[in-house]
Amino acid sequence: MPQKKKKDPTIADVARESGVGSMTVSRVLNGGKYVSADAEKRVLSAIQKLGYHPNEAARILRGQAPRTIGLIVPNLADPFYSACAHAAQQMALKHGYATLLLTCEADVDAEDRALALLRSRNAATGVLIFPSRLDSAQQLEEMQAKGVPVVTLDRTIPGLHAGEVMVENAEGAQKAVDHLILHGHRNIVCIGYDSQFNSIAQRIEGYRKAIADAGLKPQILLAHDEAEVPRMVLKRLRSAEAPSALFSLNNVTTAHLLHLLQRENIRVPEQIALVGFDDFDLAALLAVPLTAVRQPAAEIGRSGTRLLLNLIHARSAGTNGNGLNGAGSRIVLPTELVIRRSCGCQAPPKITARQ
Amino acid sequence: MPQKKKKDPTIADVARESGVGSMTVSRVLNGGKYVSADAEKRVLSAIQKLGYHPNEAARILRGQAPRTIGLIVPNLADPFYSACAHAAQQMALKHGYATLLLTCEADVDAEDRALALLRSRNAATGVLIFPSRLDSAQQLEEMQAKGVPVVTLDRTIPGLHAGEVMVENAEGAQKAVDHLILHGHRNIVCIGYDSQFNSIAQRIEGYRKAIADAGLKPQILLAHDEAEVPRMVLKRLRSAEAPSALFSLNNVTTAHLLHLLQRENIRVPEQIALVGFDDFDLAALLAVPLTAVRQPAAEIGRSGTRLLLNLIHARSAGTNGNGLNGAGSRIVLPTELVIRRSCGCQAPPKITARQ
DNA sequence: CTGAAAGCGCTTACAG
DNA sequence: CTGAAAGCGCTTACAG
Repeated sequence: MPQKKKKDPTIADVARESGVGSMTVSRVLNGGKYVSADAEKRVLSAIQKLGYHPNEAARILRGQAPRTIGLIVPNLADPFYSACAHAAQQMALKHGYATLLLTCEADVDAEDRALALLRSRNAATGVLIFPSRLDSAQQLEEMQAKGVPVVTLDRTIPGLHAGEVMVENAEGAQKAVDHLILHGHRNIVCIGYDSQFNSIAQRIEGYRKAIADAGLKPQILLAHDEAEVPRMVLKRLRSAEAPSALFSLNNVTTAHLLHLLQRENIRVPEQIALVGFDDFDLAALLAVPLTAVRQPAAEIGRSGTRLLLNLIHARSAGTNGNGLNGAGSRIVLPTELVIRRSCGCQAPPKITARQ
Repeated sequence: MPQKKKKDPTIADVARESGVGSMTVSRVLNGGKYVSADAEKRVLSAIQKLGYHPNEAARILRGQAPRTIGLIVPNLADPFYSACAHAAQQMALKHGYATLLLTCEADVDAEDRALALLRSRNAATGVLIFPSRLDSAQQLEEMQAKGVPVVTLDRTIPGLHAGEVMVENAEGAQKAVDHLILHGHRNIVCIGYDSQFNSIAQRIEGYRKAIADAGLKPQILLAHDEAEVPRMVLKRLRSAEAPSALFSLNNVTTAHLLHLLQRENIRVPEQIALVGFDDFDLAALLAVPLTAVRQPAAEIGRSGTRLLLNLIHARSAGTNGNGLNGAGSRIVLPTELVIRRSCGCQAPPKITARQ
């Protein structure tokens, strides 16, 4: 074995091997139109024989769009994000697109750096992002101006004219809170942590609406960050206005609440009822099966990729409907209240297991 | 606004702007050695002014290694994989490497296609993979032969001389089963689904050792796929040799068991004890807090990336220790038995919550 | 310390 | 239906 890596075969090698010009090889590679059946056959077998693969870098340099999308997600260890990311990636792959993954919850500037990396490399033909910072608007706009479509997932950036995949946040939250009200609760606090995401804002809106419709008083507890949630809630639980029910704004908050309530030996739903926004796999197996608003995580990822691919194709086809590079489509997915026991409902009848 | 995307500035533009040759610009870009302070300053400000970014495609075409690693994971929706992937990606990013993500649990050929894509694009300087098919050995070997280091995560491929990050599977499993034996169980079945992964084989080995040391009879239930697990276990539970304890080989199996036991109204640990390999976030909040073997998922990802980066640097530095391109380092991470209640232990004393 | 030349592997016009 | 030429943006020797 020679010690240095062998060079990959190039178009020229294939051309030589099959006795045609490199143009003919290129044509075979890109659709095979205007090539004689005979030439095509020889080229194909030469490609086979040599194990030729087109060199992406050269193609990109020549101006071809890299079949790669950028995917920016805050935290892949969060099951909601990972479910979205998985589905998005699979859908992209199905269409021949690779996915460049960047996570950015590490610190405030991480998202900025992630976008800068994507831009500097010209590595992505389109971007799928769960935006975490309003300041990203500028970079995203610049990318769009350069012809790289952007689709925001789960939330939007005000003023940014991009593709969007949202969920019926307000409706979902309202259903959840309505349900707690049906159970007779008058003192329901809504809990989350500071976030400028409009998805959270929409959930709060849904909570407000349900509360107002019932003539109750809204009580919203917003911590600065997730770590502060337990302390804040505990304080409220021990106060004079201790609530009889909790509505949690996302799965991270829900997990904190669950830990807190267990640690404090507070029984759910007897002492306090709980409904969370965002369902998860093990919810049914918890000490108290969790009633939760289910959002179609995988579908968010799939729809996002589909939308992005459409924008990419629209762009390359020159279909610039409006002034701003064809972005702006919006998809809103439904949510569903999954009733288990933490809300106070009885255990649903078990599926009869013994046949 | 003109309607077409403006072209990015090139090195030539920067050179013109700063009144030097493009070589000088290139030198400034790559370390700045052998450049007069004055020239450097002018180049830098021109770069600033023009918003210049080097074109990755051109660099790669010229033979530079793309600062990108490939990450192949079966299923990002599985919390174990997503925790590894997240950590791996963060570590890569910290070193200036982007991550090309490919998931491949969709079907048997998915891994093959993922590797083919990586190879055809020359997109990755190194590959991090949870190998799912023994047949991947060939493609991986070819990649290594071409100078792209490979690190396998969580399991290895026999005969493939690659970097490896493993976990103390046998030891962890043994600790788990020993613990069940300490609880007095004599009839412990080990459950999983068909898989050629040696990580699973090692866990089974640990189970066997513990069972043998106690003079018991090993009972191993291996389903063909995860969907078959519940049926298979249920059958055994209803048989004459119904076990008094279960040892689950991974988190997917554990989830199936948990669902099954709940559906069947079988109380844990009273009627049957359970210990699982692979811990997860909500394990403590389950109806029966799960006793589980914890593996350091994030650390697997981090170590894998670190190892891969080392191999990449060793390669580019030409440090070919042995014949086979410097691969072959192996890292083994410890596991830990986290005792909660499903094994039969009493609830650990609560942390006193009221100060 | 600096620059002109050549070439990485492909594709886009251009001519047959 | 086919090929020779030029060039995408960079870097690697080579000469100053």
